[in-house]
Parts: sequence; structure tokens; C-alpha cells
Amino acid sequence: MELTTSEKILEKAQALVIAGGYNGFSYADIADAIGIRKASIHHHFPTKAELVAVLVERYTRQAEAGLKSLSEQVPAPAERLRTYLDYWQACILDASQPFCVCAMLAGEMPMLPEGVALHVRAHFRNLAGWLTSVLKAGAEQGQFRLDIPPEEEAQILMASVHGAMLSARALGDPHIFSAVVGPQVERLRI
Amino acid sequence: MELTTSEKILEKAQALVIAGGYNGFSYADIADAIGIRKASIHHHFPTKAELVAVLVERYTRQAEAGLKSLSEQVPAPAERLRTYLDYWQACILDASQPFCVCAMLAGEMPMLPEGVALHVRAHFRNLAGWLTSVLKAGAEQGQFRLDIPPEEEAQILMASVHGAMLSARALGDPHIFSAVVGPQVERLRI
DNA sequence: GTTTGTCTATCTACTAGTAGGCAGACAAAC
DNA sequence: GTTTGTCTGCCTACTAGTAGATAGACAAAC
Repeated sequence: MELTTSEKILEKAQALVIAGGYNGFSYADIADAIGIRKASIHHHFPTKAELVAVLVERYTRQAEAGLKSLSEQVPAPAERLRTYLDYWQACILDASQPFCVCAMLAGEMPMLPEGVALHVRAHFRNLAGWLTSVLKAGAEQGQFRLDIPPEEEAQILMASVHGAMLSARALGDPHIFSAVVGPQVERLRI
Repeated sequence: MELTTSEKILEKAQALVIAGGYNGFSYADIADAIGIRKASIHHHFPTKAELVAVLVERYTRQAEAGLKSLSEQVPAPAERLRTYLDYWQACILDASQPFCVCAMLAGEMPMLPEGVALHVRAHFRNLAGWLTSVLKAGAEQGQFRLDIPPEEEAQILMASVHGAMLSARALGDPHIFSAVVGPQVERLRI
């Protein structure tokens, strides 16, 4: 493992946010899980708002880096989109990360600390931007047929991904995810 | 108004659930809002789990009734679907009910009391069933062209609606909703 | 006169957050 | 090379406040 305590705190907090959102966990939950005292968490992250803000900022950064490397390593846009969606399907199937941190927090937006809400919004913009770029490239290379502007199609795709996560969770069936997003990609292909 | 205290409690609790989910409110919040004491709420709803279970069951029932009357009053399937989506767009635009209670709770599914989770799942099934019936009727009457089974198309539509709500909230832009769901309906039309 | 609904008062458990101390690592000062 | 000071990371012990929940009194309604 070789994780610092701060990293362990962030990892555990992230898992708890994914399970129950901002109000779904406490410092005590994290402390028990990683074997330190509550006060020690305050040493690393003075307030809960700060802990979650750091956590979301880190998540957003990791996601951005992951999408960037995907753009570099998978040249064909159609395949690139598929790889992104397969990543999420795998996370949901093995329950390792069955939900997007920012999708989770987006629901609680009206009562999130400002520092957290800002990063959540940024992630939505980043993801929409990346999807737009993939769709644009795919259309230029003749892999996708777009009936509406790529920006709008990107919003549709992003909403489908988040909605599919929600349905998979609500219905308790991880396969719902690919059943929803699969056809959405197929209909773009030429 | 003419609401009973129980109804007032349920109304306020529902608004609070929509804003912040199951862990996003307390009995004190409701008590302050409607001008009674915390203990009085326990008289009507002994536990929080029970209060929210009743609330969700009521919501599910109301939704079912609303969809049923929609089926009866709007004969054309395409128009029926449009009317359903317009209802949500209006709710989001005027902020009267900017999120589906069950979509909100679906995110918190892993840590919801069983009685609540059951009703959330039932709502997802009901909604998917209603959408399926509209799509089937539309296909039979030559209003929709379905490339995949109506059950699967219904899941896609449902996910789009919930994902669009999430995006509208995350990005702070109510118009995202129709920008996402609009094209999803258009592409079904012949 | 029993039921219904509300109240005050209280409880226990838990929330985030604080104060202050202590052990070990690492220097620089003597 | 021992002392001194500083820093990090964690600790115990505590605070004020809030969580959901309970007991029992009271008054009005049926």
C-alpha cells in the first residue's frame, strides 16, 4: 500500500461519500476504519468541508488526467468513448467504485459547502468538454454521425452515464448501466 | 391550505429530502418550519425511517396516479411523453420541485433503511413500466420508431431524465434539462 | 371518558471541532 | 556528542451543539 495517513483518510472518505454523500459519514467513521482518533483527522483536515473539498478536487484532477491519457493512448474516437464507458461498467460490476463522486454530490448541490460545490461543477464541465472533443473528432473522422451540435450530444451522453448509474443503484442491477449507455453510443456510429 | 399536521410534516420533509437527501435534514428542521416541537413529529411519525418511508410511498403513489391520468387524458403517445417531460421541465424552471424524490434517494441507496429503499425501487420500476407502455403504444400507432425493445428504450429515457436533473443541478442551469431530454424524444419520432 | 394532539422536559448517542500534551525525528548550537 | 529547539503526527480529554427518541402532563374533541 504505502499510503500516507492523509491519503488513507481521503481514500476512506471518498468511499463513504460514494456510499452516502456529504452528510452520510462522520469523522468517527473514518477514524474507526483506518485506526486513528477523530482528532488526528482534524490535524490533517481542519474541517469536514475542507476534507471533502480536497477529496473532490483530487477526484476531479485524477479524472481529468485519466481522460487526457485516454485521449492520447486511444486514437480512434469511437473506441475512446467505448473505453471510457467500459471503465465505468467495470467499476460498477466489481463494486470497486460503483458511483461517480461528483454525480453523488451533485444531488446534494443546494446544501454543499461552496468550496465543494465549485469543484463538483468544474468536474461536470470538464467531463462535458472531454466528451465534446471525442464527438467532434469522431465526426471529423467519419466515425460518428451527429444530428445535433457535439456540445449538446455530449450533455446527453453525460446525463445518460449518470442516470444509468442511478438506475443501476436503484434497481440493484449493475447490468442496467451498459444496457442504457450501450445503445446511446451505437446510435452515434455510422 | 387546509392541510393536516401530518400532511404539513410530509410536505416539508419532502422538500428537505429533495434539497439534501435522507441525511440532509432533521426533525428540528421540520419542527421549526411548521411551528411545532420535535416531539410532536414523533407522535405522527415515530421514527425518521418511518416518516421517509411514508413520504416515499406517498410520492410513488401520487406519481403512479399522475401517470395513469396522463395515459387517460392524453391519447397520443408522443404527446403523452412530451407532457410528462414538460411537467418536469416546469418544476425545474420554477424551482417548485427541482428534483425527483426517488432519484435523490436512489443515490443514497446503500445506506437507506430497507422500508425506504423498497419504495424507491418500486418507483423506478413503475416509471420504467409506464414509459414502456407509452413507447409500445407509440410504436403501434406509427408515432415512434424503435430500434431496440421498448423496455430498453424506456430505461434509456428514464436514465436521461434523472441524469438531466443531475446536470441541471450541478451546472446550475435549469435549461439543461430540456436540452438533454428534448433530442432524446425527437430521435424516436418518425 | 376516552381518544387525539400537543406540550415541556429530558435522555442517550453522536456531531464537528478544540486544547493541550507527548513521543520521535531532525537539526543546529554549544 | 550532548544539549536545545522545532516540527510532525498523533494522542487524551474535552466542549458546545444536535441527533433521534421517550415520558408524562395537559387540554380539547368525539
